[in-house]
Amino acid sequence: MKIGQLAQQTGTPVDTIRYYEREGLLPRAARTEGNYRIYDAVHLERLAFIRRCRSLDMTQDEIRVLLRFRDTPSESCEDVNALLDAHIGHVAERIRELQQLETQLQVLRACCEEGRQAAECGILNELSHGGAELTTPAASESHLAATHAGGRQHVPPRQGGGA
Amino acid sequence: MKIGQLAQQTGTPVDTIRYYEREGLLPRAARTEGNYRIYDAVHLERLAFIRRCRSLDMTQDEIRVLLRFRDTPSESCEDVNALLDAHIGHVAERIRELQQLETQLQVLRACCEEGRQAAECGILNELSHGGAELTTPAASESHLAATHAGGRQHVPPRQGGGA
DNA sequence: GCTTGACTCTGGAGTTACTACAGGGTTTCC
DNA sequence: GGAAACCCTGTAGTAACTCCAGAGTCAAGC
Ligand SMILES: [Zn+2]
Ligand SMILES: [Zn+2]
Ligand SMILES: [Zn+2]
Ligand SMILES: [Zn+2]
Repeated sequence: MKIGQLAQQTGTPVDTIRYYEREGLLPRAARTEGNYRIYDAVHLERLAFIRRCRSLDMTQDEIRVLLRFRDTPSESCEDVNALLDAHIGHVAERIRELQQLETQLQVLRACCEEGRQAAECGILNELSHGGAELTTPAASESHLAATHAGGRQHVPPRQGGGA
Repeated sequence: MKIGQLAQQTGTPVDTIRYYEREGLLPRAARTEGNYRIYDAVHLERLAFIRRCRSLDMTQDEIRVLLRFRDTPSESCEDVNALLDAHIGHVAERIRELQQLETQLQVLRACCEEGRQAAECGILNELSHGGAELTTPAASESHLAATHAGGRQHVPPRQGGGA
């Protein structure tokens, strides 16, 4: 199959598939005479695997490790289990951080109710004279990201699994 | 004061201060004869404000809005309050997403206990044959970021607030 | 006067996991 | 044989920094 079909079947943008190939997550695809990439079931499985991992918010490096184990079925999977534990830790820690953040934000929000003049806005005032102690901005111990996502939306174009 | 002192007093890396200037969050600083930036209390206040906002995980754009209100004290602060509500929404939504994620990960984790051979690892198997339905990777409705932070650690070098 | 060292300057590249082009070539179908 | 739909490469942009090289400035010491 060609790249567009693979994209459809896995709900992955075409650009992303080519990107994974560049990054080495997918092997280089064979080409047709006209230089089109061709894929088979093996590629599809592998890409599906990658996408499931990404939907669990793993990094490429984490995925790379899992792929290595998938490729060497005779090794012990201890490290797989450990990796997953670590990743669960990443998520759990980020949740804790965000919950603290939410509390702080709610406290701050309670400083102003109605539309006052900005000069008297409890929120602006609180942000101005250090209520918080000027710490490093929300730095995770374990590589966990900030709150906002840059425009990384994609909205898959209706995924024809069984329709 | 020079940039290093400002950095110390606010717990901000020097590079970040210069970066904020480039981005227009801080006004261009005056210069000495030797072309060094000089700052006064006004700059310090403004930077502290920015850092408090960042420690609440606001985006530069969100901060820009707050700064505009800070600079025009006669306007109504309704939009400030609304912005904060929206931002609390961002955080709350990301928390919900991550909690779902954590649940999924724990289910997955339960598929394998001891170190089996990778071929029989319940986790790898589950990731291989679609347990999850191959959706778009953890895409937030409202611009909320992924779980891991790229090397954006900084470890402030001992902050001499009152010591 | 000169050196050492701490500090500062500019500009540019790297980070994550993509996304979005521009400017072409290929296939397919009528 | 011509247009639509698909595919190719390569480059640049995203958020909020971080790190570096190569150079200039300043205070102190000898
Ligand atoms: Zn992780
Ligand atoms: Zn207010
Ligand atoms: Zn927000
Ligand atoms: Zn296992």
